[in-house]
Amino acid sequence: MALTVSQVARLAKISIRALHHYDELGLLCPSDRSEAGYRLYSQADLQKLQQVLFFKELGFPLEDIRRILGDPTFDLRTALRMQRQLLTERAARLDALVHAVDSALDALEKGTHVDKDAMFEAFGDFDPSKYEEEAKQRWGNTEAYKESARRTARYKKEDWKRIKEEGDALFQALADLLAAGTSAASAEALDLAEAHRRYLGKWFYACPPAMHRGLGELYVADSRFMENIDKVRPGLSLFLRDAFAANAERQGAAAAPRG
Amino acid sequence: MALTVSQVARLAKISIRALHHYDELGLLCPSDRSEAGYRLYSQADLQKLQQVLFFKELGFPLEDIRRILGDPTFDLRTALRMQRQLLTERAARLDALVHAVDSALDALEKGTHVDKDAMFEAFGDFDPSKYEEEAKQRWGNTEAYKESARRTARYKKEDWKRIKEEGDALFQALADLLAAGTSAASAEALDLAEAHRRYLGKWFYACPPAMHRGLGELYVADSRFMENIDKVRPGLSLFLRDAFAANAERQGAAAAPRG
DNA sequence: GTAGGGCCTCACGTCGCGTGAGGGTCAACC
DNA sequence: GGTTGACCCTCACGCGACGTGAGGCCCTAC
Repeated sequence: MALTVSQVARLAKISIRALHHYDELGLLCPSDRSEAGYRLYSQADLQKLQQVLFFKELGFPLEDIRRILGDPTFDLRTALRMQRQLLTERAARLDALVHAVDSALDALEKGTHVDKDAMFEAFGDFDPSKYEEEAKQRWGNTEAYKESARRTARYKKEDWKRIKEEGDALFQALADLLAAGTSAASAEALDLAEAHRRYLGKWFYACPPAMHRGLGELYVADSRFMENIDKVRPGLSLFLRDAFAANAERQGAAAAPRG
Repeated sequence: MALTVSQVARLAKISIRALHHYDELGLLCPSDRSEAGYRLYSQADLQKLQQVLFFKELGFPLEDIRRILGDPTFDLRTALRMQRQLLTERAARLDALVHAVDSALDALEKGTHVDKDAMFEAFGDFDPSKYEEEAKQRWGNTEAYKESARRTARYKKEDWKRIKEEGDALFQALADLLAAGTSAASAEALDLAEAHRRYLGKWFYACPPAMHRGLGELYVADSRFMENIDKVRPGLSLFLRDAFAANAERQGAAAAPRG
């Protein structure tokens, strides 16, 4: 049942060169070779390849994948959570970009003869440099991410449980405010929002106020977030969004970057 | 008012090396140099940098950006439309990945002690190789994209108008079917769906049936698409989704890849 | 005059492969 | 049994968008 490179490549729809590359890196070495030196992949190799491709789809670098699949003590859960966070953030960013493109197209539709300079002046609501300013903070700071990854990778089940409880407690406290009819702009709500922001920064990675505001928007924009949060108390996601935004305002954050 | 590299870098939140790089490529050469050879950026340079960063955010390669900003006859509209398409597709892919991560996390939550092998067996609905199979067709075929880019880059206003009219006519014909109460699974609807698929392939890039089905899903999932389409006739986006899906079925497409 | 920060130009490193070059292997057909 | 053509191997360089020094000039301030 051993498969050759081309067969595996066809199955997985990747290039032969990629398989060679994975072999070189020690990421996926075929478990056998023919007498002529041909790579022969077993079923187990195929399974491992699936795992490799899965993590690759998620954006992990190959070297990390090698460690993930090699180290049995790797904290998969934390890694996946962080990856999920990154993915949703990337999705939000893409969304903003699509809006920006729409604005550009609208501008083109309106002006019959639009030159590029004029077009870019119409981009009042999408100033790339302004966007970039916190985009780097928000998505690009891989150093902070790596730092956080190093930290959280050391957390074990016990730690994670504590972290989760801390987060749940914050959500519960905010839900209680909502239940009591307290405004999302009240001092208590803002303090809890700020506590939540610091909580994220403490256990995951730096979350500046503008990003926290964006997170709140995500809570209501993404139905999966919203449903999960509203399980704690109906309407909590909206309450969180408003509280996070108000707190960001209080912390003197710049306007959220949206195209 | 001339700014040095470090000042520009701070403003735009990019690296000094990046500015050097843009200079080397002829993408953004500072309009002046000090006597000592220091790069001095004018306000106009900053504006151009904004344009560069904008297109960079949209994922254009630097060489293309140089051409875009240099060639006054460049078809900006077509480029933006294609980029929009790419962005929404990337967004859909990210969405699928987030679902996949959620599945992984769910699996982890349920089994108290899940080892990696077992986890990946639980990924019945997200078979990376199966996903990859058409992912390559769907997103990865940059050669086809480039080919299409080469073609469409030559279209001028006249051509584009014709292309738009052709697309509008197809949508209108489908809207008429909807108005007449014809089923989305009817032969007429399927034929029009197929015509639309070929239309996309003809003017933009290869759109296999499974991708077309995905596009239909996008039409209802993305509110901007949906609203625009429903402007032609309320409910048209849903009708299109069903017609595209039925046509994909008829064309013998594999199930749409969703995590 | 010297310490420090900022600037310059090479020029090599990175990541995930693509893309040959140059050559051995294997099954099939003449 | 010789040849064809598909398949496989190992180098090894190329790409794109920079990162990261190295080695050295410039400029202000103490």
